[in-house]
Parts: sequence; structure tokens; C-alpha cells
Amino acid sequence: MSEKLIQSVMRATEIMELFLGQQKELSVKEISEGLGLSKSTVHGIIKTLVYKGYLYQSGENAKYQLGMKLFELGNVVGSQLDITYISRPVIKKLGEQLGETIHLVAYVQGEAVYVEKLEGSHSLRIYSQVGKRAPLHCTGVGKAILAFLPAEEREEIIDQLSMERYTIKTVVDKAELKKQLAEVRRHLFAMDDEEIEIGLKCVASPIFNHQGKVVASISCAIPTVRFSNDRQQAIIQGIKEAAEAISAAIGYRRENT
Amino acid sequence: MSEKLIQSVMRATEIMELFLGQQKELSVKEISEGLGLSKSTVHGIIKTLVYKGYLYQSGENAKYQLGMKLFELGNVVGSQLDITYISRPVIKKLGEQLGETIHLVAYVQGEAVYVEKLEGSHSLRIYSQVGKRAPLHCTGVGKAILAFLPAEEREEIIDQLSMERYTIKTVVDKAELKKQLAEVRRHLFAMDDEEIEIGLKCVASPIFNHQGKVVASISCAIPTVRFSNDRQQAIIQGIKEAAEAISAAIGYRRENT
DNA sequence: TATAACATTCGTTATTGTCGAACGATGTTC
DNA sequence: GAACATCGTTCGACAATAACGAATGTTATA
Repeated sequence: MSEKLIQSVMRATEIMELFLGQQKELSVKEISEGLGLSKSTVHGIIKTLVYKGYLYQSGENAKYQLGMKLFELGNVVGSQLDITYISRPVIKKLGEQLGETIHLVAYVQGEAVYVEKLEGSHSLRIYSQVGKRAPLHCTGVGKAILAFLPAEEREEIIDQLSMERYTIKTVVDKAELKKQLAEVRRHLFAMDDEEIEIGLKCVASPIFNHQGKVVASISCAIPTVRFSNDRQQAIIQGIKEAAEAISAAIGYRRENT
Repeated sequence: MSEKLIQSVMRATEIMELFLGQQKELSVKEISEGLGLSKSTVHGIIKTLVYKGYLYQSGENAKYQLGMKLFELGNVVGSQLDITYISRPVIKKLGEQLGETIHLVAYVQGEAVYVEKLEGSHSLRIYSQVGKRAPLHCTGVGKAILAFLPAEEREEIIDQLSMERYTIKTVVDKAELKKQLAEVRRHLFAMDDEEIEIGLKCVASPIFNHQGKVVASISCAIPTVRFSNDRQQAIIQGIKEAAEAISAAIGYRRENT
């Protein structure tokens, strides 16, 4: 692929993506230093982005933040993911039943993306944000999807995985991951046993469309302290049923694998 | 303001905004014709946007659609609007109580934007989309906000309003609008009486922050056929109470105007 | 298999974006 | 309250870069 990318467009996107870091507001200086560009170059691009509503200059200090145009465009994308709309009642019911945080991850455009989050009734918060990508090798939702991708696509993705380590328990060996995925296929659910955060477990199950392809997964995240053996069975059961309900709602019939 | 905007960045944003129209997918040809640019120019920009995840080329046909990066950025913006998070339980309760569509509109970055929508239990759908701007002169939510803006800001905004007509009942006279706004201030709620769509009425009430500034509004949209006199009172009451509850939750105290 | 329609690449040119420096506004320190 | 520092903004010149039209792949269709 010949890489003939438009420089100023690249820079514009890089500027917007700086706001994916911790900070809500950034100054011209911070941006120009962050990207290693001159202030005037950055200023020209920023001015254009502000003019179009992609950035906003707050009145108080002169700093910049992300603009409402991105909210608008993001919501258009979200509204086109009709799985969220279909899943909502199922998720709501499951959330009430389990009282823990439920996540819905969609596999779209070759990425596993959190598209819906229902916070549990307990106060302990799980780090996650709708719109972010789920790591495939160390989350329940990721493994549930990965396990059921077509073999060829799956192998290719695993080949390219960076297997980043998040905790002491993160599986960073690809052979081990493949063994786990075979288990996921047998039992129709995936586990994350403190692999992304110590103290946090996850149970996830895949969602299939009318063609029998995985298009999403749903999970329940539970602090280890509340993850008794008794509850485990109930949670696995609940997640699997919810996944099946959503699969059915989008047209999956078990017969046609 | 000296207009020294970066051409290719402008064009990149214009390309993305073409997808705000009806169509989910567009071809290079459609885009280049839509913007009056050569295919190769458009192609270069698109390639860059695809590379960065702002557009996505579907495998089936070679057409393009909006990418997940926009979903991610949009959700960051959404998560920074903490009013949605605070309002959610109130909206949920109100929705159950009234059984009609509830909207939350935030006044951010100088715009009134739909940030939350709860569909009513009845099947009749209201046109609205989270992320879109609410017209200020002919929606309940718009008038509720406009009425309580500082006089100077309000006058300036009204001066610049285009007063677009949506229905036969849309108020297109600025003097008449100002009279209505005075009423809104007296009664603490705004009405939209089929001004944006025939057959649809709306009751809205403003939400204030800890400084006593309007920052949002909440509304209930009801098909005219279900808008009896009896219900009207209940709805106005419910909306006003909900607005007050949200205002209180974000720190507004009635004393400090 | 031939044709058409469209996506993609190539090569040239002038336009356009970039940079450094200067300017202006804001706020801070003594 | 004046001098200074800091940062956002504008300016002007130069060179890189993005734009275009033409050529080439690629895919679908008759």
C-alpha cells in the first residue's frame, strides 16, 4: 500500500486524538509540543477545526476542547449499530437480575468496541468507556468474539496481537490463548480471571447474527470478592441466556451454524 | 476574523459531514460530485481518514462509511457532559410515570444539543436524534433555554435566529417569540404547540446549575391526540419537578438566583 | 469475453501550508 | 501600578505538498 497520506489531515486527526488522553482541555502550546509542530502550524489547523465545530475554545481560559460536531458524528455511528437498540431491553433485564456491570461489545469494522454499558448497583466502578476498543486477548468479551471468528481470520488476528500484559495473570502466550479459545468454543462462554485488572473477573458470551457470524458479545463484570462459586453458575447461566436472546432477536437460528 | 483556514482539513470535515445526510454509505464518485472535487483529491483525503479510523471502507461494495474513531471521540464528548449521567435516573422515573418520549437538551458550546432520549412506550415515533441541535425558536427545549439566558446573550441570539418555518404553526415573528419567552419565564415551562411538527406537542422546563445559569432543559413530547387537558396538567407538573430535581442535583439552590 | 463503471495510482505544477519571527493580549510579580 | 513573562494570534516568504487530469487497475455486468 503506497502511503500517500495528506499531511494536514493527518495532523488534524492527531490533534483531536490528543484529547483521548487524560486532559479535557489543551492549549495551543501543549498541542504543538505534544506533536512537535510549530505553534502557528497547529494554530491554523485548530482554527479550521474550531470553525467546523470539531474543537471548541472555552471562553474562560483560551484552551481548547473537543467540539459538539464530534458528538453528532459519533451518535450517527452509534445509531447505525442497531445491535445496541435491540440489546437494550435484554441488558436492562440482565442488569437487574445480576446487579453487576454489564457490557455489550460489538465487532465492527474489524474492531471489538464497547458500545453499551450498564453500571451495576454496587459502588465499585469498573474502568471502561463506551467507544473504546476491548483488548482481545485478556477480556471476556474479546475472547468470546475471537473464539468464534472464522479460523483464518482468527489466526491472522492472533498473529498480529501484541499480547500486552495488564496484570500478573494476563495470558501473554499465544499458544495458551488458543487453548483457552478452544475451551470457549466448547462451553460457549469466556472468562477473564483478573487478566486486565486484579480484583476483577468477567464472564462473557458471544452473539451471532442471522448468518451465524459473531457480531458482538455481552459480559458481566464482577469484583472477585463477590464472585462466589454459587454466583458463578447463576452469572454464566444469565449471560449465556442473554446472549442467546440477543442472537435470536437479530435472526440467528441455531440450526444454521 | 481573517479567514485563513486549511483547505484539506476543511475538505476532510466536509467529506465526513456528507454522511450526516440520509445515506450511510457513499462512493468516491458520490463524494467527489457532492463536493465538486476531483476523484483523486477526494481519494487522497479519504485514504487518510480511513487510515486513521474516521472512515471505513466496507468490504462488500467498495463504498465508505463513518468509522469507529468518530464513535470513540463522540463518546468522550458525551462522557464529559456530566449532566446526562446525573439526569438519567430522573429521566427514567419520569418516562415511566408519563409513558411518553423524554428529551434532555444541553446548552453547551453555545448550542442546544439533544444529549439524551428516552422513547415512550407508545409506538408513534418522534423525529429526533441524540447529537443534533434543537431549533431554539420552535421547540419547547429550545425556548426553555433561550428564555433564561442572560438578557444580552438572549437578544444577540434572537437577532441571529433564522426563524425557519417548519409547520403552519411555527412562530416566525421575533416579537411574538419574545412575548412567549416572557411567559416562559413567568411560568417556568415552555410549550411547543405543533410548531415543529403537526400532531406533536411538547412541554419543557429549564435546568439550572449551581451558579443559577441555564445549562439544559428537559421535555416531554406528546402526540396531540393524547394531549388531553387533564394530562396536560400532570405533564407540566412532572416536567417541572424533574427539571427541579436535576437542577438540585447539580447544585442549584433557589435562593441564589 | 468484452465492456462499462468505478476505485486507485502517477507525475507535474502551482497552490498552499509551514515555519520563524513579530505582534497583541492577559495575567503575574515585585 | 509598571515591567515582565507567557501564551494565543497574525504575518510574510519559501519550499514542500496537495490538487488535478490522465492513465491504470479492478470489479461487475451483459
